[in-house]
Amino acid sequence: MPLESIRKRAAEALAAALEAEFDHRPEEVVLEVPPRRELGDLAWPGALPLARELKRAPRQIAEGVAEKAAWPEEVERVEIAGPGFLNLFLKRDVLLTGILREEHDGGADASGKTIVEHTNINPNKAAHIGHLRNAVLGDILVRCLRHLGHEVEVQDYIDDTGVQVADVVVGFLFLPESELAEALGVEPSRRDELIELAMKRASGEEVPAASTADFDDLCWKIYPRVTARYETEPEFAAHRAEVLHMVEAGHGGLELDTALQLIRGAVVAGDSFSGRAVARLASTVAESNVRCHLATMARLGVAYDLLPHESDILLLGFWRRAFELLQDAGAIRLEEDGKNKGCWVMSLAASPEFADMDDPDKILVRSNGTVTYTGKDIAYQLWKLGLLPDPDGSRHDFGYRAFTRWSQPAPALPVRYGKGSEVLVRTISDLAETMPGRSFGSGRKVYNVIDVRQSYPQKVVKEAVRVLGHPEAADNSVHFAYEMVALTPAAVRLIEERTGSSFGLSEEAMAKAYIDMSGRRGIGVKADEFLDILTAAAGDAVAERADEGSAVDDLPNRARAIAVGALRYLMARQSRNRVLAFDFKEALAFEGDTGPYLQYSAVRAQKIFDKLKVKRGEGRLAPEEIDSLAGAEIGDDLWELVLQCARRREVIGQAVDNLEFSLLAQHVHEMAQLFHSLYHAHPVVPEEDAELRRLRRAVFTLFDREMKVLLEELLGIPVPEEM
RNA sequence: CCGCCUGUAGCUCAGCAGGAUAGAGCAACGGACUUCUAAUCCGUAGGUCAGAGGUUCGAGUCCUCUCAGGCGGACCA
Repeated sequence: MPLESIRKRAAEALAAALEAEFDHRPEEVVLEVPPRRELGDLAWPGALPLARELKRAPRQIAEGVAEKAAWPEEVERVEIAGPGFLNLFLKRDVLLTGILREEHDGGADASGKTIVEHTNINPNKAAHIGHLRNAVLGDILVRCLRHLGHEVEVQDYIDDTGVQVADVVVGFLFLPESELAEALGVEPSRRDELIELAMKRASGEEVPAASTADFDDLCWKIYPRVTARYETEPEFAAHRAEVLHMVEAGHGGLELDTALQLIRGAVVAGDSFSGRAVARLASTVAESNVRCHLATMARLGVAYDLLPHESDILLLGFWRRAFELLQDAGAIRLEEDGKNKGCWVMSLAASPEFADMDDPDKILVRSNGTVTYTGKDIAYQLWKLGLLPDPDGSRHDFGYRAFTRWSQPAPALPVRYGKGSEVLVRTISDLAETMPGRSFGSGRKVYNVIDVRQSYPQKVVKEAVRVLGHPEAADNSVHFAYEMVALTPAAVRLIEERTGSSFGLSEEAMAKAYIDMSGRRGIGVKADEFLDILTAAAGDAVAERADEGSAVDDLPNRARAIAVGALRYLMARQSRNRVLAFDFKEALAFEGDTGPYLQYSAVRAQKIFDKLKVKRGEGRLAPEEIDSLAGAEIGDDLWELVLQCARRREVIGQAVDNLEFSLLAQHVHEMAQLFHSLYHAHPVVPEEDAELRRLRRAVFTLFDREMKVLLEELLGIPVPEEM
């Protein structure tokens, strides 16, 4: 970016002048962009803090530096303002032509692979809007990192061995048949028929087209019924342990059809269920839910490279190896007595972060010998960082197999699994299987996108990496924490109305500002359902604004694009450590500080060039026209937009450093505002003065190009042809 | 009890290496569609940045305390 380069050279000039004039070597010279353009384009406030040290008036320091410095040629003039700000004014035409000339500014970064883990939805029911926050934040991070030139690998961890999956299976096998029938929306029938009917809805090999009648939606209905029954009927809860046990024993390669036959036989004979058949059912439930989740995320253009499965981590002994390493390092110990008797614990007492805790020990292996989630997570994190070697020094690794291929054209944004290869890979427990040309794990930096409530276990994982002798890797393990998505009382009422059910919340609970979502109790907004509502509302808005009577071209695509834009911007705009109180009214707003506002500005820019082509035979500014802009007078308002366009890299860098995409959102919003304002004040097509027209074309060409990058590439917000 | 987060306009939120006059959107009010599509623009009004101290040339931003709310401190994840 020319602006980056000017900044760097100006800072160097400034530092040199400081040394020459005042014999002072500053640690770092920071040039910021002043709040108002009459104060210049870049500013150095550094004279103020230096005043005391150099025993001179700040203005005097600034003046000395201003005169002495060998400013870059792009600097037109410098001014001293206020108490001692040194303000630089740039040659506007030079910066404009500089940016226009620039093609791609990838700037490859060879610092090693970055792994981003996000989404991580339990494969036991449909995704809800809370999961969307995770996926959208993770996806934007991935896009920003890739834009900055990093090699990025995206992992979506599948917890396929958890009790939640078993709970759904308990529902299929033991809920009253009338409840199953109701969930399926059929007349009551025998259990085996109901199960077969349910499994018919399980998705096959491909990513299905997302709808709200998928297998994950069926599970969404069943799961809360099961957990509710656990509480009211203690004997029902016994089924949970029974099924979990069967799932853990594995299905040994049993086919689903065979499993269903076995289940049918058991139902007819009144026998107990075959363990392998039940395990097969569970694995199908998990896998089918994963495909449904992929379909949901694909609607938003979210893609992944690898699906690590918890079952493979267990089967391949990742934990066993991590356990050995922890033992060798003396990081864990077996408790001989006390309340943790029989458990393997990791002491956190040595770490200042945990020093004030009542009990600074974290249990990694329970007294019954099973590993806690945190334990498994330590093993997984070590693998992600390339720090899980086998005794012979080779890397402890997974087997890999293609999981699914992306082929649907429907989503608003392109979906590219596997960094463009369109093949999404999953881990498997057979080490003999590999994916030629692809290797996974061993990241130099790892981001774990997980909600803020997981801060404690995340710190424990990080600490484990540290005590194993990898302090640098621990520092490179970043918990990207974000606050929860909750529902406003109005949203809860609307869901109750739509589903014709009541969550049984007290008046007191409903009087709060927001209500927590609860998967267990089934309080929440399904992602697909919300996307459907949003898309329908966007479609209505498109139709409403269209000329009366005329048919709207390509309405479904436009509606999809606007819905995705609205949602993704909503998620990006709010800072991550604030609870997002989800309100339908606000989420469905398409005017003001919203995604569609940004999309509209990009569409408007496109439209200028469409019209220009028809009316004057001109288009976007061509490369050979750039030179003719030299010496052009660029007014303050146009200049403001040019300068904003030039700041992209600075803003992305800041957003990534702080993991705060509200900065990026605000940047884009400001640009769109500037553009909309210029749109009225600086018409292009009707302008008769050729030179003026060319300048406006130049600025809008820049904006048009910039918005495509900011919206489509970085925020994942599609720019439709028309609104 | 300890730790982390939050408190900014009536409402929802920006303001992230301390900087120049605290910004948007919604809601309210007044204007602009024969236009490059008004999902827009222009304008008016709205603020002791929870409170009190402190550091600093300068504090919404850093430090301390207080108040209010949220989340953690599980052999749950």
